This record gives sequence, C-alpha cells and structure tokens, in this order.
Amino acid sequence: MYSPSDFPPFAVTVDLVVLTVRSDALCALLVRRGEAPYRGRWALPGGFVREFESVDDAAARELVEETGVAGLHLEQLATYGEPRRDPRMRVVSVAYLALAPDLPVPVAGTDAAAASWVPVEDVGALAFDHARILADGVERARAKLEYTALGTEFCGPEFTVAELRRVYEIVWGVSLDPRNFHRKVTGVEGLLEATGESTARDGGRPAALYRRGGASVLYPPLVRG
Amino acid sequence: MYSPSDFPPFAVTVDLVVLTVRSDALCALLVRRGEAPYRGRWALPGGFVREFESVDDAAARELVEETGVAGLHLEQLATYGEPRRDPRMRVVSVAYLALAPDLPVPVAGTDAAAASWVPVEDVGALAFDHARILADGVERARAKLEYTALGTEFCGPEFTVAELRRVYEIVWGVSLDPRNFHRKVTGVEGLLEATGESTARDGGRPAALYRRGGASVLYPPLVRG
DNA sequence: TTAATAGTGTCTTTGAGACATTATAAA
DNA sequence: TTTATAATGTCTCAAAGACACTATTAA
Repeated sequence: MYSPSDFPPFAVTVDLVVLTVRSDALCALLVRRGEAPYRGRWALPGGFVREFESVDDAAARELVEETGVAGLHLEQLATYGEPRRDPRMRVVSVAYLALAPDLPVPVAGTDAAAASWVPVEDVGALAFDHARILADGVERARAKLEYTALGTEFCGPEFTVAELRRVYEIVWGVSLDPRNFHRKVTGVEGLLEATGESTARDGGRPAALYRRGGASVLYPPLVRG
Repeated sequence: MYSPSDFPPFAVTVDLVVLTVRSDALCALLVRRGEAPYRGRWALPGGFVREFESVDDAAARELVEETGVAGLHLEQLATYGEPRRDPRMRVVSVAYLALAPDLPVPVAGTDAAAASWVPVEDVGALAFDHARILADGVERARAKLEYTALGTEFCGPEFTVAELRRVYEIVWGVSLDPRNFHRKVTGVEGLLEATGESTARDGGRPAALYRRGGASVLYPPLVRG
C-alpha cells in the first residue's frame, strides 16, 4: 500500500489554449500575469485543479471563467511535467485546446491583470513553458481541421461557405480555390445543414447560410494546400 | 503568489499502454497487482513520478523496467484525473503509449506479482480506470498506423513486406490485398530501406528484407480497409 | 452597364481497389 | 512436377486540382 511518504506531492494545474479567428488572423487568448512569477508577462489562462474536481471539469470551469461562454469545444492537448517548469514548486499542467468563434471581448480574470486576443504570429515570450504549449495547440488545431468538422467551431451559429473557407485559409496560412472548396464541403455528408436563408454581407451575389451539421469526422478529409 | 495552502496535493503517476503483435493478435502488457487496492487484478504497468524527474522520464524509466528494452517508441496518450479513480487518494495519471516488437518475455516488475502479454480482445476488467486507458491506447495506435510509419515499430530490425502487412491486418482486424499493400508501402518515399538480403522463412519465394527508413509520416496515408 | 462574389460544370491527373500474371523457392 | 509465397502489371473508379462559365446582387 501507499502512504503519504511514498510519493512526492505535486500541484496540478490546467492551462488553456483558446483559439479564434478574427481580423484575418488566428488568435490566442492570453492573460497578463498580475503576480510573480513572471509578473507582467503574457501567459495562457489557467489555474489550479480543485480538490474534489476532475481535471476535465477544471478546464471547463476555467474556460467559462475566461471567455464568459459555455458550450465551446474543449479537448485535452497534452500534459507538461518538467521538474523546473514552475520555478518554485513542482507543478504538472494538463493543457487543453478550445476553439471559439469571434467572441466580443475577453473577460478579465480574477487574478489576471488583463486578457487579450493576440495573433499567434505576434506572440513573443510567454511565462513558464507556455510558448511550447501554445505551439502544440496551434499545430493540433491545424491538423484537426483536415479530418474533422472543427473548422465550423470558429464560425458563428450561421455562416457562409466563404466564411468557412476563410477560416481554413487563415488557420492554415494558404489560399484555397473557392470553387473546389465549395464542392468539397457541400459534398461531405452531414457537415453543413442549409438554413434556407442567404446573406449578401460580403457584397456580390448573396450566399446561402449554413448551420453545423451532425458530422464530426470529415471523410474524405480536406487536405492542407 | 502561491503558498502550500493554495492548492491541494496530488500524487502523479504514469501508466503505460505497451502494445505488441504476437501469435496473430494485438497484445498489451499487463501486470497482476500484488498489493491493495485491486490486489490480484490485472492492471497497466506504471508507477509514481519521482520528485526530481520529469513525467516523460518517469514513463521511459518504467518502460525499461517493465520490458527490459530501451529505445522503444513512446508517446504521451492522455491524462486521467477523475477525483475518485484511485479509492484512497487523489491521483492524476499521465498515460503513455509504447509500441514494441515481439519481445522474448515480460520482466516481472518489483511490485507486480506477474507480467504477461494479453490479447486486447481477451482483456477483462482491469484495476482503476485502466480498461478505459487501454482502449484509448489501442484506438490511438490503430489511428496512427494510417498516417505514420509506426507499423514498423511492431517489427524487428529487419522484416519483409508480408510481415509488415500482417501487423496492419492484426492491428486493424482487416485483411489487405498483398499486391496493393506491397505497391503502396514500397512506393512511399523513405518508409522502407532495402537491405539487399532476402529470406524464405515463410515458405515460397524468398522475400526481400527491409529496415525502417527515415520517414515518420506516411503521405499519402494508408487507409483502414 | 460594371464589379464583385456565389455557385456549377468539365477536364486532367493521381491514387485506391480489384485482380491477372510472372518469379522463385521447397517438397 | 505441385504448392506456396513474392513481386509486377493492368484496368476501373473516385476524388483532388485547375479552371471556364453562369447566377445574383450592388453601385
């Protein structure tokens, strides 16, 4: 049997990579730290896991606290457990990836001085090993757009094919043929559900509006150009 | 700043999903528990992360202890952190996936009564939430065979195309056309490296022997039949 | 009208899957 | 010889990519 002397005590935290597409850029939600260590540095939002709370629940709780929105896609990314990643104690962090539509404005957290959407290309040094975690989250998001319907998570409840295409172009940093993209996404069973409405918000011929369909995997996949 | 009263103490463990292909079955390395809780139950090998050791290093150390072999492929799978997954204390477990060739025989661990390769189809109830972890590991392995060169990790240092095909057939539980499979794997750049040798160990015309090539991703991917 | 974007159709190429055929060993 | 397995080749179909063309709005 184990006794308390058998194992060293760890603190367990969750860190969130929250991504959105806004202003033609893939952006991450960052908070400016108000406390040492790394006071004043940008960091990923996150916090300690509570005693009677699952790690997944802690991530969901932090996500609602930081964004003010419930029901966003949230998945576990990886766990980071280098001995000295936090300078003063042994902290193991479980990182999560969340994808959000273009939300109004981040809610400043209780112990964070400020919160902001920062284009991932412009992110400089971050606290702890958060730059590495963010990079892993961005790569995961890029990869999952290929074979899942996650691209629609970046859009609002109703969107046009062109808006969905812009998501892919911005996340992947490529340009996609509008005609082939249209044929592709409207051809995948269950990906899009027509609302019957249309909009001319981008000028030109009005575009049909769609909702997310029930499909979660994309077969055949979209391939990064 | 945080003080010890700010966070509840957790124990952190690593659990290993070690898979191999032997006797025409995908098998997992399991240990029979010699201690409570779940004494006598099969469980995944694993153990506590030490105080000055990274979580990744703990997994690598446990893998060598359990298999007696170094240099196996090891990747993080997921982290399991339900509050009551261990009946007596708060334990967060970071699970890892390892793929091994057909090793001689498992080494009985220090605190495990016995170790054995068990076909994943025959695995019954396991200790803790290990059945769930094992299922996640098997699914990850199956998925990664599609678009990575991981199938070769199940083979010895030199292998034939037919032996590699048997790996895919057993892991996926499908049968694959030998001719199309041969054309496919020999066509992917950097996947296989011819040794110039051949063997007739399966009877019939001798088959060319290959080594793993440098490629780690498969493009285009192999698709599950 | 022109300009802008939405949506459809057509052609070519690539690759997967089905399957015939030839090659090289052992019994 | 027969039998078993290895390796190559051929045909068909599905889907990606390139790109022409038509449709519907606003200015």
